[in-house]
Parts: sequence; structure tokens; C-alpha cells
Amino acid sequence: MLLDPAKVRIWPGNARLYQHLTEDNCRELIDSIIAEGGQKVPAVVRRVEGDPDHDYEVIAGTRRHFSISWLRAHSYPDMMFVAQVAQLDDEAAFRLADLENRARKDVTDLERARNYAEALGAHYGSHLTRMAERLKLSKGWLSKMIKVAGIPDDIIEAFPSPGDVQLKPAYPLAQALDNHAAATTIHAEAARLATTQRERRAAGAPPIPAAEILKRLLDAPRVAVSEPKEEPFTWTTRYGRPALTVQSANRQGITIRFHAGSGADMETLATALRDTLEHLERRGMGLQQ
DNA sequence: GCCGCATCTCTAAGGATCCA
DNA sequence: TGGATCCTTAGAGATGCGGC
Repeated sequence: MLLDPAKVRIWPGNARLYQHLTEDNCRELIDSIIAEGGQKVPAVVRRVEGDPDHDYEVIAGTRRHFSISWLRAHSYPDMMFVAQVAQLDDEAAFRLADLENRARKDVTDLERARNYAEALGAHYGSHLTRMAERLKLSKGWLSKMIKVAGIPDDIIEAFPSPGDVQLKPAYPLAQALDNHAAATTIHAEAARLATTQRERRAAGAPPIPAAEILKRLLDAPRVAVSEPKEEPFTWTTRYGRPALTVQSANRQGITIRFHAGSGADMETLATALRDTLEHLERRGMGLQQ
């Protein structure tokens, strides 16, 4: 079916934020549509009633809708939006849109998480288990998504962009916000960082990267109570050069880095390793624990 | 310097278990 | 019972290294 994109609106339950689509992030798709002389893969739309401005709404194919609209406004006024019409209720529409978003990688974690959180209440009566079963997702992973979706906007503003908020690293932050005292310091630090980011943008300087932002936010409560930070254990040679450093010691195992250029021979390194393991053992962090 | 292979690291996702 | 958390696994991408 060939449609005028102006008569097609975006379904509000779609994860993708239409206002975040730009010529730049759709450039590849726009170029392929030009190269192929039109849109080859149809979007999925459904009929809408009671809206004088629109006949259909897009369930899956938001980027295609944006790209065709953009092309019509830029030298290709006859380009048509190719779509197939489906009869879907909101929950089925959500599942279809989700399937497509999962296949693509350009929907950000935060967009997806917030979309899930909204759908949880709207389509699944706030029952996470029911939603996980319907979407064929694990409860655990969905639970994480919902948790991350709850990170408030004033925290997100500290990041270079909402797209930089990734599920895995953001999850500990969402957990930290559950603690009232910690949340207060995190919000305060986020406000400071957001101001810095705005100043950097205005000055044309690169923003503070997301990993650094996350670290500062998570550290904020610890810094606030001035907890002394323990330095990683380092074994140094008799010439004062570091031979090895314990990078981590947890129940999965111990990660040790041997430093190049320490001047230590095999025998010295073996001694260093033995000393280090004994040190960890004494502190209850060894392999024998 | 380039290429191919091995290894490491990171992430998405699932499963088991715990807890309210 | 439902949700949260922790741990594991598979796979993709990055990195390192040796041979040419």
C-alpha cells in the first residue's frame, strides 16, 4: 500500500523517540532508498479513527517514515511511504514494535527500558512476569530494564546524551538511587555535571564521557562520607619498580597484572606471586576462602 | 606493514535463587 | 507468588601476536 507519510502518524507506544531522528542518523537508510528508487521493505501500520489529520499510525517502521518524509521535503516530492496494514490491538502492536526494535540496534537502552516500563502498566497490569512471558524475555533481564527506566531525567542530563545510558552500567546507578541518602548526593552531583556538560557544549568542547559520568555519580555518596579508598595491592621489586598488581579479587577468582619492564626475573615473579596470594589469603580474599 | 589466528573483554540475555 | 538480585553463558568485537 502506498501512503502519503503526512497522513500517517507515529503510534505513541513506539519505543523510538521520533524527535530524536535526524538526517544524520537516518542517512544510511535515506541513501539506500534513493539508490533503490524507493522504499523496498514495507512498514507496518494500522488504521486510526477519529483523527481528521491522519488515516494510519506506524507500528513498525518509524525510521522509514522519517526518511520518506525527509526525502519528500528534499527533492523527492513524489516519494511514497510503503506500508502494509495490520489489525492489531495495543498489546499486539507493542510486541510487534518490540520485535523489530530488538532486531535493530539503533533504539537506545533507555528508550527501550522506558518503553517497557510504560507498556508494563499499559498492557500487562503491572505484572512483570506476565509481560516477560508474553515477550519471551527472562524476568531477571526485564526487571533490570524496568529498574533502569526509573532513572530520573535530571540524572540523565548529566550524560552526554540519553543514548549513552546503557543498561548494564546504568543498573548499579538505578540501585544506588533506591538509597535515600545516596540518592540526594547523586542528584546533587548530577546537577553539577549537567551544568558542566552544558558549558562544554556551548564552548564546543567534547562532553565528559558517559563512563566517567557514571563513575562520578556512583562515587558521589562514597566521597560525601570521605570513605578512605583502598589502593590495589602492588608487589614492588627491591629497585622500587612495580612487578605485579592485583586488579580484582572476588568469588570468581583473582586477576593479577604482571608489569612489563619491572626488571624481575622468573624466580622473583614466582616469589611475588606467592607473596601476593599469601597476602590475599590473610585478608580473607584468597582462593582458599 | 599487513594478514590471520588466538585470546581477551564486554554486553545481552537467561536461569537460579533469594526475599518480601 | 512476584519481583529483585546474582551468577553464568554465548557471541561479538577489540586487541595482541606471530608469520610473511
